Amino acid sequence: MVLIKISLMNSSAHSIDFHVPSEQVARALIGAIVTVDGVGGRIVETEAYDREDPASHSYSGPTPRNAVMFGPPAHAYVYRSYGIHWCLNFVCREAGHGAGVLIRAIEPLTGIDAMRQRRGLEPLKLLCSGPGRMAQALDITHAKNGMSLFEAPFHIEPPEEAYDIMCGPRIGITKAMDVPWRFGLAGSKFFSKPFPKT
DNA sequence: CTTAGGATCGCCT
DNA sequence: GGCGATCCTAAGC
Repeated sequence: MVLIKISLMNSSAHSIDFHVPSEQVARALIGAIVTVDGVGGRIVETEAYDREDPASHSYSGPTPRNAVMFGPPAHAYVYRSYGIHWCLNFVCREAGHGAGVLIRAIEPLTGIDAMRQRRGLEPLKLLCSGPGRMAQALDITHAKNGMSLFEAPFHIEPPEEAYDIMCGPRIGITKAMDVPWRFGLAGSKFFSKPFPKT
């Protein structure tokens, strides 16, 4: 009986559905609160990547680096960027597909002291405004690659209101520039880069 | 304000 | 050998 109740309540009010295309998940995550060991904030910028997407790490099939992308959804795919930084993705769709959402920026809300300890003293605007900065502030490294987003140290709260969402071309890629799969919380001051005007 | 270069790892050609 | 889903610093306007 209890199980029936839970599955009825489950749909979207209490958790985000990762078993859908990455573009939908990227939109659904805008305004959600993500924390890692209690440190985190409101997601204000995401990008979607898919298997049939020349800009995606999964485009050419599984490798040791992108293996987690081909695993079950709602897990963390962490990769090293430019040999230096770490970047955090959420795996989408079904196991074996190879889709994900890159978390590009959050608005810091909790654990700001810990963030500053990891990143140094700098304006609040810059602490988590970019995938590499956010990963450093939240202590995301390869050690968290493959972890479930529904278990500690991760915690995700779905948005509690309907935010206006902007979209535009993804950042830092040279392929599939025409696909507008970058999403942002309209009016946020915490973007890694501004969105092009209409 | 904009631009240029360096750091440095995994995977592709 | 080359090129990124990046960021920081320094120099130029």
